[in-house]
Amino acid sequence: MKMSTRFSDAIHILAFIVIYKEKVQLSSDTIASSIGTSPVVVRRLMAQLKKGGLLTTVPGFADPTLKKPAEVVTLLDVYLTIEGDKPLFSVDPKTNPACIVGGNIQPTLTEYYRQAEVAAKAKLQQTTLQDLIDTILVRQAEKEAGK
Amino acid sequence: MKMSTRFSDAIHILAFIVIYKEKVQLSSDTIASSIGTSPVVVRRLMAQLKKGGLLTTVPGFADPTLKKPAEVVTLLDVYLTIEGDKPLFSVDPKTNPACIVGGNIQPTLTEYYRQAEVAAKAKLQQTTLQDLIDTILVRQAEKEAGK
DNA sequence: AACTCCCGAAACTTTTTTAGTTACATGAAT
DNA sequence: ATTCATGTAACTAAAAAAGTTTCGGGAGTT
Repeated sequence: MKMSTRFSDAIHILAFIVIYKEKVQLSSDTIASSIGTSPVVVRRLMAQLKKGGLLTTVPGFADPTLKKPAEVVTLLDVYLTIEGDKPLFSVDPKTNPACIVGGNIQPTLTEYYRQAEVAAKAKLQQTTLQDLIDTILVRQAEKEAGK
Repeated sequence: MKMSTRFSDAIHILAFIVIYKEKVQLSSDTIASSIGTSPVVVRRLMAQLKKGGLLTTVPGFADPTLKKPAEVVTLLDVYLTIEGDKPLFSVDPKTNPACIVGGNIQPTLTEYYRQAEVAAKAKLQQTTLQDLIDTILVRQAEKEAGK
């Protein structure tokens, strides 16, 4: 299947909420227009972000807010909330256990893959939502200055 | 779609060739039995590994060999050969350019994602095929000792 | 109380990617 | 010439993600 864009869409939602706070109505319809997707997809992600402790929402009232300051929320927080323990690399789970390679490669590769994933996640943890928002606003200012 | 196991299967193939060199006939049928897949899948991966400079094969003769010593081939080498520039994280490519967030998030996230990918790849580069083979053989020895 | 707008969830469909299968061309060894 | 093998193409099946339709129920407004 296609590679999931849920992680990037969830970041988009959070950044949108911070940037447009009190500027536009933060309904799933509005956010969906920015992402270019269906409002139901946005509501699914919002429900996950809420369940993961990153967002506060109220049914019937379009006023989602971050539960923690953007300076505290990291990209890793979002990743873990949306993707959970889904690995970045997939070990073939059906190898032949009667073979020396087939019987030992799964736990072996799983460990090496885990180390690579830890490295990637450590890097995601160094970036906050505020960092991303700052960069977006700088890029936008550059666009407006370049006109 | 399901997460690809090509990367792990390709590593399996290379490890199998080193471990079983001159011990069994290294045909795609044999290797496929260890992986638990179809010989055609193995031949596709072998063709890619050959094209990527990691394997030497000859049509009509089952005698694949590593082009470089296992101590020199890294997991990153295999990843790049099999997955090429396929990213670990996917940025939604269809965001609304007329919006501040939708119009700037793609290049912004792409850069942060790239940094995380570099970290993961650096870790993959620290592991050689020989490291993996050593670990597999140690695990197998432990299994045999534990019987 | 009724209405409108909204979140959240369920069920179904569509799309995309990966793996599996079948088949064939061609090379190497016998 | 035959057998065994790699490599490739074309097609099918399976799995996952996104999109769509629908509905329940909450919050605010009238």
